[in-house]
Amino acid sequence: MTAEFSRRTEALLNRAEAICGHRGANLTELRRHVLGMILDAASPTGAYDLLDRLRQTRRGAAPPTVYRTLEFLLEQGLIHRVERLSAFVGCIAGCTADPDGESHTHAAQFLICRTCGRVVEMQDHDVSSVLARAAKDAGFIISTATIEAEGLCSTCRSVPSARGRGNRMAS
Amino acid sequence: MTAEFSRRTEALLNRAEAICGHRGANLTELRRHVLGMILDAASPTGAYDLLDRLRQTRRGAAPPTVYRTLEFLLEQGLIHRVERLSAFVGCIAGCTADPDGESHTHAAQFLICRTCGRVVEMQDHDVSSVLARAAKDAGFIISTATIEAEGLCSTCRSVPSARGRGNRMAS
DNA sequence: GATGGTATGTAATACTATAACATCCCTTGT
DNA sequence: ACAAGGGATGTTATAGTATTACATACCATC
Repeated sequence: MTAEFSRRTEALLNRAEAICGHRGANLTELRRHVLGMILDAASPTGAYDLLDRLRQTRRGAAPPTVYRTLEFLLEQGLIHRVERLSAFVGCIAGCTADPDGESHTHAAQFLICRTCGRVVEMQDHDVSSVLARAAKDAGFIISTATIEAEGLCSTCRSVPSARGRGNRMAS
Repeated sequence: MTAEFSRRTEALLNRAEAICGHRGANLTELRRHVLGMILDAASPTGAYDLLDRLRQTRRGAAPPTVYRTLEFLLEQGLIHRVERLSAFVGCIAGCTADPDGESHTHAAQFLICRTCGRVVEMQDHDVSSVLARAAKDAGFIISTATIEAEGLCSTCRSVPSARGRGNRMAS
């Protein structure tokens, strides 16, 4: 039994499945299910949240079930890990990439709202290149970079009375 | 009995103690000891590493002992947490700051070498400001940012036969 | 129907971090 | 002296995140 996700999520899942197919990777039902839960969530989702929900339909689910699945999705560039939250978010760019392209991790930056807990993903080339440049000046060649900012999103700025759907970090 | 650290570390500790004094903060022997271990290490140090070493001279040490101490040192800007490693490094800028200045966290960027595990701290203003600008364009006001890059340091680049003192991430 | 590879199941454990409450010790006002 | 208050640390227990190691299932294909 396949879980039901929003129409948008289902569309992304189909896209991701096609991408994996072109790469020879196998987006199994389990992987599709986990990716769907992540894409469908308003905020980053923790591994054990995913596990709890997985168990509702999958009796034998255990931590390795989830972590192996997350590893696959990370490798395929379909999700990102948000270090500061130990949680995972979908990567729209990864889920809508050129099917002929390589699987790869995208250089992304995350903006985490302290009030509503939502996370916005940027893929700002200037940020990446300025960092790469500064690192190079220090004799360092970057492979991957984690860039995560915490602060206040535009919505929460205009609505000071914080409502907290998905809130993970109210003060 | 105060642990013995390198001359450089002792100098930084004295500086840090003076800074705390000016702020009305109390760099106790425990805090000084933990800060010394962190400053003395070649690579970021985990909380439980610190705990194990603390126990050699401090019978009742337990996780809260370490985490409370780390919290204090973070608040004083004397150390940083490296998210990708769940580990802690000293902040030279924080340990040599103007004693009259406020305690504050510095906007720092970390370069983590995959081969030797060492971490270099940058405080590159361009990186911070380009990120702040990009975030602002997305309607987001940044409070703090985590910027951590993984790659290859200049030393390990010139010595391909990786020696791994303090290595936490050999491939 | 044997072989090999990918994917998943299962049990146990390691690693990281916090909660909650008790105690100690010092300062300061009386 | 001593009570009151606050900061620092001790102590026990538990929560939260992640990995190891080994077993099994499934599928392709020769």
